[in-house]
Amino acid sequence: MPELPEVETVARGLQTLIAGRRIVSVSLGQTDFMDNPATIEKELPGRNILAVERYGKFLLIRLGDLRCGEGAQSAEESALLVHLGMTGMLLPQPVAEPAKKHTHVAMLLDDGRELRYVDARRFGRMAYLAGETLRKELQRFGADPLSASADEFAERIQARQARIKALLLDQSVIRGVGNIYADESLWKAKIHPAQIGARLTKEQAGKLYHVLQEILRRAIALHGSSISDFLDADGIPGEYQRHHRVYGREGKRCGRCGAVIRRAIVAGRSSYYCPRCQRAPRGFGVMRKKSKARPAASKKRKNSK
DNA sequence: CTCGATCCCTGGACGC
DNA sequence: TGCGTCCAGGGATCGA
Repeated sequence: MPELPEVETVARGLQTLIAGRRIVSVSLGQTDFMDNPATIEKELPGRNILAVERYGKFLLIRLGDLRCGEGAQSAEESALLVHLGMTGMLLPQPVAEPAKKHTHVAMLLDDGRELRYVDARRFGRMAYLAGETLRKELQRFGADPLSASADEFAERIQARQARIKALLLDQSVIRGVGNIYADESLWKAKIHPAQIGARLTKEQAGKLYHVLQEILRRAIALHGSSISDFLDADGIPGEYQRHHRVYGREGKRCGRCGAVIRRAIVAGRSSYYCPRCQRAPRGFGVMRKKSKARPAASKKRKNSK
């Protein structure tokens, strides 16, 4: 699942592979994950790709003005915003190469390659935005964990009564962190995912800020984590999954204290943590209950059919 | 403000 | 081998 390190990896790859190219034409397949498919079809042809950047978990493909003859740049910024969701991939390939299944967008470039968006689940998002609309959209998101200051990070966390796990995943608080890196950083900082943001001490917030940056930087250096089938722009898998200390390791032992790693739902997401290193906040154990309490477990009728 | 539930979607894991 | 079922998970949205 592409989170900040994976998206950064893709952005860097695309920056070297497609920046400077011109989009000749666009053809769309399924469009239900796009804000404005008609606008994308209309606006992209003829545009130059100025740069590919990462913004939180989004790829920001900055586009040049259509009529770029003289210095008559129309001054209005425009970009194609792409969220890879769970399974999205953006790959520049020779047109001659057969398109994979679930290819929903194909942008023909001026060098004969095609920039293809492939996404089986279509949990991603694509939108063409310009000017004020683009500015407003980017404003909705919180601070980038790699460029925010320690104080800004701590303030954003400590101002909230929500659980720290929910805050890390909330893109309007911190942009770019997903389930993997939230769990890994909380483990390293020895903070339980259910802890309330406002209850973190100054030291804990500072520690979390520090380890989060450290983990994200290390993951970027290793081209991210290849969990499902994430591949970078060159089609190469990342290596960071080998360094996961808790994510996906339920039942295995904590590499720090030897306790058995657990999984619990926190903030609606699977959360992996060490019950010994990461002390649960008061009340958390009670609400989760060891087991009994509800024997038959009249389990909500989750199936509907 | 915060929470859980629900929906979106498909592939992969698992049970029989 | 081939079904059926469950689950994963980011984000939007809605009601509690």
